[in-house]
Amino acid sequence: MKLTSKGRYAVMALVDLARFDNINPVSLRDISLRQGISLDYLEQIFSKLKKNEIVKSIRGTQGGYVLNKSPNEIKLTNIFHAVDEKVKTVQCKKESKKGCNGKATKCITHNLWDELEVHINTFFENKSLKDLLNNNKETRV
Amino acid sequence: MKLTSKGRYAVMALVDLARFDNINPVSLRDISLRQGISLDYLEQIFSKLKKNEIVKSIRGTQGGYVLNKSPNEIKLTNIFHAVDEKVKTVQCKKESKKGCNGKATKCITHNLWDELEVHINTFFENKSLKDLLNNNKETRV
DNA sequence: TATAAACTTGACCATTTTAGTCGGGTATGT
DNA sequence: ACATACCCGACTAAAATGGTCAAGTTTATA
Repeated sequence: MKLTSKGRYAVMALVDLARFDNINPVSLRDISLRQGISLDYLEQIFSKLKKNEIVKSIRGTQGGYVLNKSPNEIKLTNIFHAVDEKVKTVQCKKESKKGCNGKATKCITHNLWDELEVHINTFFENKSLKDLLNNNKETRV
Repeated sequence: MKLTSKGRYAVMALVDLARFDNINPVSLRDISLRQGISLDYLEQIFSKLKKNEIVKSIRGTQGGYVLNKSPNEIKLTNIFHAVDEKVKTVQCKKESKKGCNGKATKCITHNLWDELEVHINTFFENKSLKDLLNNNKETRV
């Protein structure tokens, strides 16, 4: 079980954006430099964040991205969903003759994964960008 | 973020084993047939479960595997650990000049992943094989 | 209005992980 | 003896991951 970099990068970039987004848009180039994330990769990530209306873009010189909602409205679950980072609990093959759906012994562990999914998603639903901002201010190095 | 099949299979196989393990050992062949998991793959998994003293093996005809502990002593965290299914929260590169360790803006998200890891591990530490057995007997939703 | 900064889009790719398979063993009950 | 079952290491196809690259379009500003 693992968390991928894409999700981590998305969160890092948005925290960065939230901190510097006062009036002016923040360019991906700046975020790239500050966070050490490849610019090209950031572009992919922000394309998805934009589609999911988490950020807005301003094109042209002096352009960049701004948050589309206030930090406390942006839950981590929204971010992960946007970049296709989802909690996959390895579903049983739907049409398989054996294992989950075909047999008497079907899917001993189904309930378990469902429970876990809820557990994790609850965690992410209760965390917003704002929480991370605060957290980061306090533990600033 | 995802859970791999290996962890799921390990849990499924152990639940199966626990249900049929009264006096006689249970062969992987039987588990393979009942659960629809490849025999060869099961062997890999059980090799690890044995190394971690979760099961014992009996060789020869009529051989098979038996639990090495009672079901309520076997926590899911033990199982996952045994088959190398660990919660990886994508550590920041230790020696990177940028990102986590080199810069002032270091690792905005570190605390988050630590928190999540604890959260998930707690879940797995509080679940034992016995819980799954009961759950399955009652066919509860 | 020329230019450069910045977003936009889509294709491409190397590496790693996953989920197995395969082929040979060795031990042991009957 | 022999079938059943565990044991073990090497191999591999396919998918996911974490990017890169190329070729745009838009727009502020000098």
